Amino acid sequence: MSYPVFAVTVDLVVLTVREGELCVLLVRRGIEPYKDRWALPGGFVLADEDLADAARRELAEETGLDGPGGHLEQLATYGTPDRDPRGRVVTAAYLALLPDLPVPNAGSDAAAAAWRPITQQGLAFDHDRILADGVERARSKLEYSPLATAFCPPEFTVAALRQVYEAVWGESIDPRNFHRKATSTPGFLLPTGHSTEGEPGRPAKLFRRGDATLLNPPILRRRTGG
Amino acid sequence: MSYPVFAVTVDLVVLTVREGELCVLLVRRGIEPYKDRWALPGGFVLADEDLADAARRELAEETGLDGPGGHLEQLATYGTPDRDPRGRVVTAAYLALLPDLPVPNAGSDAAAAAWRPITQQGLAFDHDRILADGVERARSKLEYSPLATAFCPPEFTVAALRQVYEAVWGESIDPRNFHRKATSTPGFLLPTGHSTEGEPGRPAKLFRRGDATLLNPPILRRRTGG
DNA sequence: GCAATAGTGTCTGTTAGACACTATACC
DNA sequence: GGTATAGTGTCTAACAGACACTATTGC
Repeated sequence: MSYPVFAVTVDLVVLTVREGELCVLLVRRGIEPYKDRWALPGGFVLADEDLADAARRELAEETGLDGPGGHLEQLATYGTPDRDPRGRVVTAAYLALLPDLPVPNAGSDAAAAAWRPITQQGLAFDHDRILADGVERARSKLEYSPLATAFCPPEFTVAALRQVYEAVWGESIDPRNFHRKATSTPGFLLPTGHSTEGEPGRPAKLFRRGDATLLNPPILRRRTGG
Repeated sequence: MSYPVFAVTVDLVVLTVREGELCVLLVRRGIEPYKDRWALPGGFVLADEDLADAARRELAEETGLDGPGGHLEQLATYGTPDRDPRGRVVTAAYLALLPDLPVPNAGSDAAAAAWRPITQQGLAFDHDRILADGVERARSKLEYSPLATAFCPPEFTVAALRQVYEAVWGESIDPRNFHRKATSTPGFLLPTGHSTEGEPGRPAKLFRRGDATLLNPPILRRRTGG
């Protein structure tokens, strides 16, 4: 039996929160097509490689590590016939959430890599659309999963966690109500017994992520109608 | 530049509610591999075809129509290297929700097609996993979207809609509370002015789906913890 | 009338959000 | 002391769920 042949790539929407702003990891392309344009990091899937493994490999190549506190999940797959001028390329997009990292390294076929605000437009290929889908996925998943902790270092304060929610959702949250909600949701946060030092104001207790995979009750954002 | 070549398929998780039970459309494979085994309907993506178009085409081939009241969305993509003995095949799975249809037609490479309870096991390839993912997606989407109406004919009663929720979630729902909730959620249901006739009991008003894309407030299922 | 289903009203416990208040650090 | 941030208590409005009650059909 005969059938058409495709190339398969993975592209990564790597998000982090830097200085209260949701940012995405972009690379400036060093080769055609779309040379010198910003793009999502990614690359071809190898001949005997699982899709998730390819995503993890690309993530490690671009950032140095999958790191503790990180999260990686499949986002969606894009396969419009003309999406890549080199031929028929289907890409499986993955969403990664990471704590704020020092500086990303340039990959092999990327001239430079940088954190950019998620409002960045004009990316290569159909990456504007993929980025928008990734941001929307992240926003909705914060409600029902403990994934906000993936943006935080291993130990973090309730205030730091709240600032993640505020950055991702782009809205302010009452600190007192958030504190009560976050600490009373079973399995969300584990006390470490440690506290911050040297910061202004009363020291804050430090927490680790709990073992819950689904928040119950959820942390709801203000509904925008529908 | 050289890179590995892949075949790309689409597979469909087509769900409907029949006699109060959530069912999936399966085909009995007429060719190798997995000859005579039940499988999800699907097939190869054509050389110049979009993934979503391929899914719509396969759905039309298997059921006769995408039909009014139906819904089709991308589910996930599966690409483990050894998932297909014919070679490196990546499949984009789509989830379709349809009203109860008469009888599905056998496709070209399928010896027979039938509705089976979603508890069916032992499917070809990795289709057990894909089916489970599709059912889980459908269950969670009923809460926040008006997709339950995709299982109903163009005009339906509140009781019929409730039976969809009960079948998909596998739990019973208080009819009186559900009625108040469904009819008071903005944009969910549009009154038609018609009523049922010839049924036992008081006639029920008929509704169409509204134009809401997100239910606010949502229709929540009983939380199972996490 | 009786049986059956549609649809409404009411009560109760829980929760989200507003916000006053207390606690504990640095200066 | 003053300022800043952490964390708790309390009130209120909205909502989910339980369930009594009324409405409208076929028999």
